[in-house]
Parts: sequence; C-alpha cells; structure tokens
Amino acid sequence: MNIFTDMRGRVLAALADLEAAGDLPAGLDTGNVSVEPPRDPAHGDMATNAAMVLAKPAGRKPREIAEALALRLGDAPEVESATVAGPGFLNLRLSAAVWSDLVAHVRNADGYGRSGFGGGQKVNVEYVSANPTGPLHVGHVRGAVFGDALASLLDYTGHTVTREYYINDGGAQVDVLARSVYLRYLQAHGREVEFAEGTYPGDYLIAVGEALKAKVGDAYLDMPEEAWLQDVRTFSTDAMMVLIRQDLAALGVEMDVFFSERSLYGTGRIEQAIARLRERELIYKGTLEPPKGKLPEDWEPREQTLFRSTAHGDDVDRPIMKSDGAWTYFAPDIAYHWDKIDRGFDQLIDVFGADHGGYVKRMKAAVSALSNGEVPLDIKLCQLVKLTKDGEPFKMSKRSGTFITLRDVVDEVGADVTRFVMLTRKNDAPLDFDFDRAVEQSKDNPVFYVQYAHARIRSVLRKVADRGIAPAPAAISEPSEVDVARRLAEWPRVVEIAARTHEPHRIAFYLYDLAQSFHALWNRGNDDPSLRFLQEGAPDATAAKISLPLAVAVVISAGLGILGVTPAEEMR
RNA sequence: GGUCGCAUAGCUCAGCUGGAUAGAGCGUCGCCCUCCGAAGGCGAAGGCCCUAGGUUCGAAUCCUAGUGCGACCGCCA
Repeated sequence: MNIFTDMRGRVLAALADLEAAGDLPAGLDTGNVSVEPPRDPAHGDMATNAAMVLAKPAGRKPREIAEALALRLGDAPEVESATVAGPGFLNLRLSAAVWSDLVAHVRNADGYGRSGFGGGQKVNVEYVSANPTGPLHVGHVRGAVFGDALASLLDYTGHTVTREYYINDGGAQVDVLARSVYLRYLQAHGREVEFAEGTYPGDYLIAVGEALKAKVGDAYLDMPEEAWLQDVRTFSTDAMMVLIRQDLAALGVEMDVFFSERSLYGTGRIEQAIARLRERELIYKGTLEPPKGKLPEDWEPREQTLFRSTAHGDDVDRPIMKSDGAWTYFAPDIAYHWDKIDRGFDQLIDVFGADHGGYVKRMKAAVSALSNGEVPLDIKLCQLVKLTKDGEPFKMSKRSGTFITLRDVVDEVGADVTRFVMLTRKNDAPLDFDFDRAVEQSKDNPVFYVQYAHARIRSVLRKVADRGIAPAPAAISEPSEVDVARRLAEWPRVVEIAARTHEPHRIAFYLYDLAQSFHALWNRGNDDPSLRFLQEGAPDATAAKISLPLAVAVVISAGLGILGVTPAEEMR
C-alpha cells in the first residue's frame, strides 16, 4: 500500500476522463506527473504537478487544467478538499479515514513498504573484498555496513540479491603474508627471527605460525622458500579468511559467496575473458603516453599489452599484462567480473573505498565491453571514516598495534551502534565517528533516538498486553497523530527512492524523522491526557489508541532490519 | 597536468523525477516536569544553497566554465 501511487492512479484516471471529454488533447505524456508530499504540510497532505507538466503540450494554462482536475478529484472518497495554488499546484487534503485505513493496514499487513519494483532482477553486490592478510580494520567497516544494508534494501524491494566477497589471494601481498607466517613458524620452534621491512609484524600471525607448526611439525625448518611458499600461502590465506569471517560475523555481515582470485589462475578463465575482449578488437600492444604533470623518477616508455578502455568511456587505455608477461591485477579483475556476468546477473554493484576512485572507469569499461553494454555496473565509493573520542583522534588497538581493527570498534560501541552510525552519512561524504556521541543517550544521537522510540512503544504494548487489550481500528484526527500517520505513509516512497539510488542512508534519516514525530506525539500526551496511548480505566479507548504506535513500531522495526540493526525492546 | 567526489545556518549534515516561503540536530535565547519515562517537548533568532553564465513556466537540484578542499593517476592490489 502506497497512498501516493494510489493517488497518482486517481490523477491519471481523472486526466484520462478529461481527455475523453475533450477538455485535454489525447495522447499526452503523463510520465512526469508526480504526486508527492508538499514541503510545507500547511499546503495539504499531497500535491500534484500534473497541471504544470501538461500545460505546455496541452496548450492550456496550468491553472485551468488544475481547476478541471480539482473538480474531478474532489469527488474521490479519499479527498477532503482539492485546491489550486501557486503556479498550478493542486493541493489535496485527505479525509481522516485515509489515515485510519493506513494505520490499520500497516499494523496488519505483512511487509508494509516492501515492493516488487525490483522485479526479481538478479543483483550482485560485491563488498568488503579486503586483502586476506590480516583482520579487518576500521577502513573496511563502512564498506561492509554500506554494502550489507544496500543488499538488504534491494532484497526488500524485490531483487534477488547475492552478497559477494572477492578474495585477493593471487597477488604479491599474499607471498608477503606467507613469509611473515613462516617467520612466526620459526618463532614457534624457538628460533630468533627478525621482521624485515615489507613483512607483516602483527601479533595476529603468532597463532597462525603455531598452527602451522602443529600441522607440519619441523618439515619446513631450514628449507628454501620454494619448498614451502606455496603451501604456506594457502595455509595462511585460509587462516586469514577464518579471521575475516569472524570479524564480519561480529558486525552481523554474512556473505553468500566468497570468490577466490586464485581460483581463476590455471583454469583459462583469465585467458578466455581477455580473448573475449580481443574478439572485439579491444586488446593491443602499445606504449602509453607519460602521465601529465610531475613524472615518476624512473619513468621510461614501455610496450605493454593494453585494454582499449577508452572505447568504453575511460580516459586512457589500461595495461593488462606486465612487461615480464605476468598479468596485472586488472586482468583477473576483468575475468572475475566476466564470471559475474556469466552467472546471469542483471546488475552488478561494487562497493569500494575512496582510494579506488581511479579504478571506476576502467572497471565500468570492462563490464560494458564484456556484456555488450547490457549489464550495468554501479560502483559506490565509501569515503574515509574519522574516528574520534573526546574530540581527539581515536587510537587504540590491542591486536595490531598499527591500525584500528573492526573488532576495536565493535567492542567499543557494539555492532548495532556501529552499523547505524556508519549509515548516517551519504557514502560519498566523509564520516566522523565519535565514540562518545555514538553511545550517548540523548537526542543528538540518532541511534539512541530511534531505538528509544521503539522501546517506548514496546513498553506500552507490553502493558497493554498485560491488561488483555487488543488493538482496534484507530481514529486518527489530532494533528500530532496525523503527523505520525503522514510519516508512515512516506515509508514506501522512501524505500523505493533509497533502493533506486542505491542510498541506504535515506532509511536511517527517515527513521530519525519518524522517531521525532512519534516522540512529539508522546510528549503531547504529557500535556493532554486524551492523547496518551494508555487510557486509564478505558480499555476500548486504549485499544483504539495503540494502533498508531503499533504501526510505528512495525515500520521502525522494518527499517532497522534493512540497516541490520536490532530494534531495542527496552533501554538500559 | 588529468580523472572522480565534495562545497547548503556559527558547527555537523539532510534535501525525492527540477516544484511553492530551502530543512534537521548541535550551539545561542525564551518557555514547559505531581503528568503512560523530561534520557524529553514547544517556540525564537540564524541562509548570496561557493562564483559566473546557460536550459526551464520553475534550479540547491540539470548543463558549461571557474574557485576551494579531498582521493586517485604506467609492471601495488
């Protein structure tokens, strides 16, 4: 149920009537006709721009069309009044029954706000995809939360979603990991070791070194690297992925697919993907122009195998093979995205950190070329998170000593708070995360404010249940109540806009607004006992009053569900 | 030099497919507790929506150019 789209249907029907009556020319394009909440509630409950949009093609004055429309819409049972305003807006005020019906629908219907607009489209959301060289750090948290919430949002709106993690286990950084683990393995055997530059010194590898000792004993002692590197690499990345899965679980993130880069090697998949590009004459040998401006000191022209990404919107062509004949990192990434296309996804979404900004165009070019432009790839970049505590940069880590881990954050404030706060900004805006604010119990902490609204309602509902009262149809008439109902009416709109724009933060902001309207109503009850949900000694009145808060709880719960946050039953 | 992103109240930020007098929180000022929880509520002040052009009936929103800040820019992923 979406009263805005319902009303839009009425508007379109009225326009059709006007066409049939000859008041409007036939065949007008009504695609831009919208029905929206007006910015200023004083204007009414809904407004349509139909008259202004159609004035020009119809060759009529906007206000004339609006007047004619007002006459027809005024007869609709939902419409209390229809008035023409400004340059040709048609403002509609809805009858009280609309709000009562809406509240009844929300509290009874399963999944109010769910929508089928995704049409079952298969969407792949790739996120986190951190290198398997250590525990997740704070930089990964935002992408993890964002990707996860986006995936839930798309699921909520009728898409078939796959959550996917790409394991970068094919590059040189994994050799570094293996050597670092080998040092810990030597340590486990009581050897003195030194961590040279370019190895990972983190404590989290101690246990891996010991586990390696437990597995192979002294078999790799005093052996050359060729003897153990491959095995230790696999052993180490497996261990790291166990760590990473635990980190993700601590945040409440569960992936459907972990896709290994290494699994592409030796199977011909990379070669096939490149061959596919070659068929389209997008692969050639050439020498890139030096970058403009300041040159790297060791710059020299080099002939490389290049992907003609400029044919698909990139600024320069990109190397896919190093001069020694090995693939660049870009080549397996191309193969990986081809694999996704091959698996039949209708839409791909990659969530990257902002430092991958330079990678966007070439990846889009590759997907465009591989899918003949048929599979859209949206890349969402998450900007940096600045952690503060007491207004000071936050520094602490028991685990790594060098960076703040995901666990540090979750241990400090909990997964629910972490998730909500990470979604209180647009993904492309930097985010300040203040630990004190995040756990503060006050209005300027949105997490608390929304949770508090839910807890208040649950508290009331428990009391009502104790008295054996069941919700009954509500009369929504008082302005504070109508404000809340109006917010509830917007929920399906917000969900759809958020899903279409791939912007889950809109859900968080909406929940804050809804909570605010609810708290306002609650507080009005302090002054005016007739507005309280619990009407002492009047079970029937109480039954009617609790429908509205019940509906609010349903929507808050659904919204928090999309964000991956557990709704609070009570505040402690 | 190039690419991408950002620029909205003193501060931190929302702002839908372009829509009416641009919103919220903090901070400031003024009211409100015997009252389902004041962990709060109501109200006030506070704006060159970075600048200049353009498109449009209508621009914070779209286009062009510029300014400022950030990220990135050939065998690291």
